[in-house]
Amino acid sequence: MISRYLEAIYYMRAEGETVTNARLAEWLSVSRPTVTAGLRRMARDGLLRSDAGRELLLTVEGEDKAAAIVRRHRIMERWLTDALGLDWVVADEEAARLEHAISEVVEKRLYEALGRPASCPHGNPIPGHSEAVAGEVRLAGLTGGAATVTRISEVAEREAPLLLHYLHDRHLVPGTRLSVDEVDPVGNTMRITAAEREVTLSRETAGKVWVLPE
Amino acid sequence: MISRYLEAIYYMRAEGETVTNARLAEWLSVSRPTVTAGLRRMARDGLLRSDAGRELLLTVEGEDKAAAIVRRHRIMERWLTDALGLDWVVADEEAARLEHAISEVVEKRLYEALGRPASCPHGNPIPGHSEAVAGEVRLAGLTGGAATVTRISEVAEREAPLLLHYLHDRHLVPGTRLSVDEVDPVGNTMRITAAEREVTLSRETAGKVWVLPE
DNA sequence: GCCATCAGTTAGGTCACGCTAATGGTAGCG
DNA sequence: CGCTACCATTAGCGTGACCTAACTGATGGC
Repeated sequence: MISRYLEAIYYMRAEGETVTNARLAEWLSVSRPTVTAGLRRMARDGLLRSDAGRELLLTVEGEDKAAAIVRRHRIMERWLTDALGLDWVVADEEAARLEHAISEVVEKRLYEALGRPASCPHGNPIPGHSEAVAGEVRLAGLTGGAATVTRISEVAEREAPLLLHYLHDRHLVPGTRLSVDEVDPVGNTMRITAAEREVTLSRETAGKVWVLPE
Repeated sequence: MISRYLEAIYYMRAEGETVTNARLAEWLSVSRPTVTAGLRRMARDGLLRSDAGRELLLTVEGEDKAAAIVRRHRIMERWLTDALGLDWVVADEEAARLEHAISEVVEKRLYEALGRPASCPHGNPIPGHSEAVAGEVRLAGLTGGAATVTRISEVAEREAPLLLHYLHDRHLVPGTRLSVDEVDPVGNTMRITAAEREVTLSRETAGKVWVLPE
């Protein structure tokens, strides 16, 4: 499905990554030739800007479609957690399927029924409705002090369950206050305290957690 | 998708029709060779009983899968109408897409959250949870007297929006009381009064409406 | 008994979406 | 300069899901 590509491109751009064929293939766990073919279909359908060399850029229509999918994903996640009581990890997986099945009407009604939520359960803003918290930075960038978790980055489908499970276990969820106790620049780890528990995070993982410093 | 075939077979059997390749092709608005190929895949996957001549019969696994899809369709419809306020026609269309995207967990949670509904908005029972009203008959079979609408038959996707729209306009929804005023065996129509309005129905349409006579 | 109708299958084609193996390009580095 | 590394694409293949055209077999009517 072409919408999988749109979604991935949206996420990668939101993470500040340069989107190329190879990166996209990695993100989607698919071979590069498969991506080449998919992109050709997208270009044919007017979703991809053909200018710009390697970098993949969406047309306005492409942007809109991508934002719609992400919006549906996040609204759906909210519903799955808030109304049905599913956990973080499962909600993400379920939403990945549901996002392609819901229409604009259902999306709108559901958004209203949920009371116009400001973010998905991972703290990510809902495109077209809300924006990222101003001043937030990656936890990996901090060297000390206190901060509050604002959101968790989107990662490739393949990696999401592990990351979300890991962070959930350690209470690293939006709203949690934490303090950075020690940074180890050699081992590329950091020691933090969150919800009265000491946790050691790799630099990589800490790069996925966004916080608002105090 | 093979689940479309399962769903159609389930509906056709529920209507008492003999399910054959040609009937299925008609129901799904697809060519007969396409159905042949689809059925071969279903047989390969152990969903179809290969005994019995023309008639298509599902294996136990096939029955279970078919019932699961129908169950999800009907629960989803309930949610779309009761929680999101969509109408009959739209809910049916949306549910047709959503039924393939929801898992067992979501289905169960949603069913509970909705308060274990007894039927879909068209009055059809939810497989595994409820059964058709005892004593109900097709409206087309009545020759006079009063009755209460219990449910509307499932029809091919292509026909559903028209039929549902038509019946909704005429207040022929589950719960409505009606009286059969006159039967015209030549023109194959019947005149009834429902919700204080006189309506003339073709025999064909009246065959899709199930009622409980008084 | 023959013919038309209907049913199911075969043959052959299209498109989306995946794969591997191999080819051609660019770009950095010693 | 040349090599390596990485990147994108081509070529060639498989599967699912659809199509039309044409063949075959059963069945019912006259």
